[in-house]
Amino acid sequence: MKKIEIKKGQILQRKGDLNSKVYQVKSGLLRSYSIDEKGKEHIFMFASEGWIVADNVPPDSPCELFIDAIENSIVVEREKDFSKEREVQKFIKRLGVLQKRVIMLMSASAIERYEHFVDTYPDITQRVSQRMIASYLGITPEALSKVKGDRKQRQK
Amino acid sequence: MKKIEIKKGQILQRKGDLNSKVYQVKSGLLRSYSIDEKGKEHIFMFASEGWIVADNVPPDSPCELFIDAIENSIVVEREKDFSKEREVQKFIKRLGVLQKRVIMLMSASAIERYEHFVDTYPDITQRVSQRMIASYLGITPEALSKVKGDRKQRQK
DNA sequence: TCAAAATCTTAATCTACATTAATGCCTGTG
DNA sequence: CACAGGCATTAATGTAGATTAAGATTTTGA
Repeated sequence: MKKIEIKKGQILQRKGDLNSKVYQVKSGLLRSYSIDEKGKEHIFMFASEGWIVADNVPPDSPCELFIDAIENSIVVEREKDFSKEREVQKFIKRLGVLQKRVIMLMSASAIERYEHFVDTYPDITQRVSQRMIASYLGITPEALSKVKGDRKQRQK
Repeated sequence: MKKIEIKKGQILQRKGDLNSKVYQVKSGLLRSYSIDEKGKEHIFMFASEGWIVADNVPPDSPCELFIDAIENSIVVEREKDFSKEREVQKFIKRLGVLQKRVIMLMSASAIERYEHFVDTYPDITQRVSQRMIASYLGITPEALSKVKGDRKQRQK
């Protein structure tokens, strides 16, 4: 259980690595993401203070995701370990978040997904680029720009 | 830990219920799904022999999903319990499946998602209607029909 | 501090998938 | 048996969001 300092832009994990660790964020902001065959990045999740970032695969399987720092950050590294009640609680919470994400992706439009994101993670909305929000929502930055315009119209 | 028989079409859990149980499938086939504001069903997952179906929310929160039987089935009902190693293993596996699903939904086309489904769950592909496969993939039955046609063309 | 690179926005065009509708096929039920 | 309701397929038309392109603004780094 050691403390690690990660500079903005530094990569903590690559797809294909063997990595049995989870990272608890003490300060800063990280992201996990995949890169598809066309070279496009898709942000899987953000992790700010208090959250855990990790690949959700068994400890002995190769990783599916990349993890890097969006801001200079400090994380605590631990082994994946489900024997402790506290750890398990966090994983249940993560499962709930993922379930909601799948339902969102299947049933909601880009506008609805954006509004849900802003409502649920107002802090993160302020700290990341439009480009990254779009990547998390599964749309292009151009489409997100349009969504925001339409949204302002609606509010009047 | 009791054994329950569920007839085809019978509902085991409704959205909004309080349900601290998980169901291990002994025989048959079940599904969990959500219904959006427009009344459209979205299949979240299928569960055949050996799998577990449950809502991935904390034991004391209201459910997000419906669960019902696609075939006459027998399940074993248990409390959500993460103190046992075996249970925890299943949950890690589920987390991995969900992670892959999110990445799929964000980065793959309807054709790619269909091929992945057929490759990964060939047994289930045989046992459910096209309508349900489409619902799982997040597309309409009409679009699925087209995808399959295009696919046959490509193979020639 | 200044040039190069990355980000954001707007607009035109394109495309994958949705919607609507029509037809034939099963399947269950009075 | 008959026929009513659900399922699958095909085809036409519609639309959300992708792609491409161009310009304005910010960030980066030598």
